[in-house]
Amino acid sequence: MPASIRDIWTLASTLARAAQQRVNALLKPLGLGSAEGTILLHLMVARDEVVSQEHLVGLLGIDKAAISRAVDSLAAKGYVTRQRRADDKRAYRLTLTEKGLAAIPALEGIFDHVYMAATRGIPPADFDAMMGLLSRIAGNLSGPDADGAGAPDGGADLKNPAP
Amino acid sequence: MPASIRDIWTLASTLARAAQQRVNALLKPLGLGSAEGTILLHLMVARDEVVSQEHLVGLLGIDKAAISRAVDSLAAKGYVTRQRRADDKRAYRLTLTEKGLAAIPALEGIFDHVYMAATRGIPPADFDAMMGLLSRIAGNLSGPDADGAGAPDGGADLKNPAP
DNA sequence: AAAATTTGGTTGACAACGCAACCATTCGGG
DNA sequence: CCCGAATGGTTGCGTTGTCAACCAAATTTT
Repeated sequence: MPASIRDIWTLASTLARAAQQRVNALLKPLGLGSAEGTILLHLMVARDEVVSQEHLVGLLGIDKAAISRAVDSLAAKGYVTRQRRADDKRAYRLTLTEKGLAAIPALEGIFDHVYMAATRGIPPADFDAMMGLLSRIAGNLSGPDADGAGAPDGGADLKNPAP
Repeated sequence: MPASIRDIWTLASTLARAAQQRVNALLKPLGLGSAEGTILLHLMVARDEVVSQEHLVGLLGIDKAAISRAVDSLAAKGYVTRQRRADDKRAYRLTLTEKGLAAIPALEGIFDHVYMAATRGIPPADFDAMMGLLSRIAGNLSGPDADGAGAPDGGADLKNPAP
């Protein structure tokens, strides 16, 4: 019985949910949700750049509404600040607060821990190959609904389907 | 910059969401959600077996609460029936109705279509290898939180971590 | 320069899921 | 035989995410 869409799909969902739950459990003591943790981490990585919510939408691949609420919550908890930008008064500039910065090491620890647990017993090369395929499939699915056409050029282009 | 948990996680989430949206869009005309479609299909495959909701929990890897509600909706729409079982009056026996049976071919078409779209340009062998790794990772994540121990025996054992 | 469009964000309605608490039945010992 | 688990389901609540409608600032058209 060959693989079918339900298999990848169920698998991907299961994986995503399992990872999320794992991260969630570890993050709960900090009073953060998984989405919030991810955002903090991305803010950390992109430090010294001007990061807007729109930016995060592309990075995380989730709706701007969700981002808006997550950042809202994060701001309410004092992890980030939203400053209106001078050069574009619609947009915000998101910045980590002291508290946000202080939380980073713990966050990295948590995400790394889950990463280690996830990849236990898998050769890095295999893992990378898998990531390639995975992103390609994600690309195929995120892209246009085209049936007979398309030049599936090999993935990782999750946010920029076809200009 | 090597892969990190956020990468697989983001990727898996993106993939799962993309697939789900795709399936959802095609399923909407039938008045079904993606979870409901999946359940119908599983009921079809397991025809002539006695299927309980608990059964589906294992199969789909989602919470029994979610299953309960999905089956509820399915029953309300007339796709399945719930019969209390004689040998165990807590459990149900789920059965496809006429309407449910009639919907199956369309469902298969939809899932296959998305499957084709997803795997466009990917050699089956690569795909299978990827599935193996994926299920292994999912297994690692769903399994116990063990840190230094464990014999990660190579996946696909999503519902039966360690008796 | 006024009108139309695009872009960054917010809000509201809604769906899917997880967790926890809760029935009811069934099972396993004393 | 009865009491205490374990098991199958249901319900309430919280989180995350989508879609669509909306606002205000910015950009493009005419």
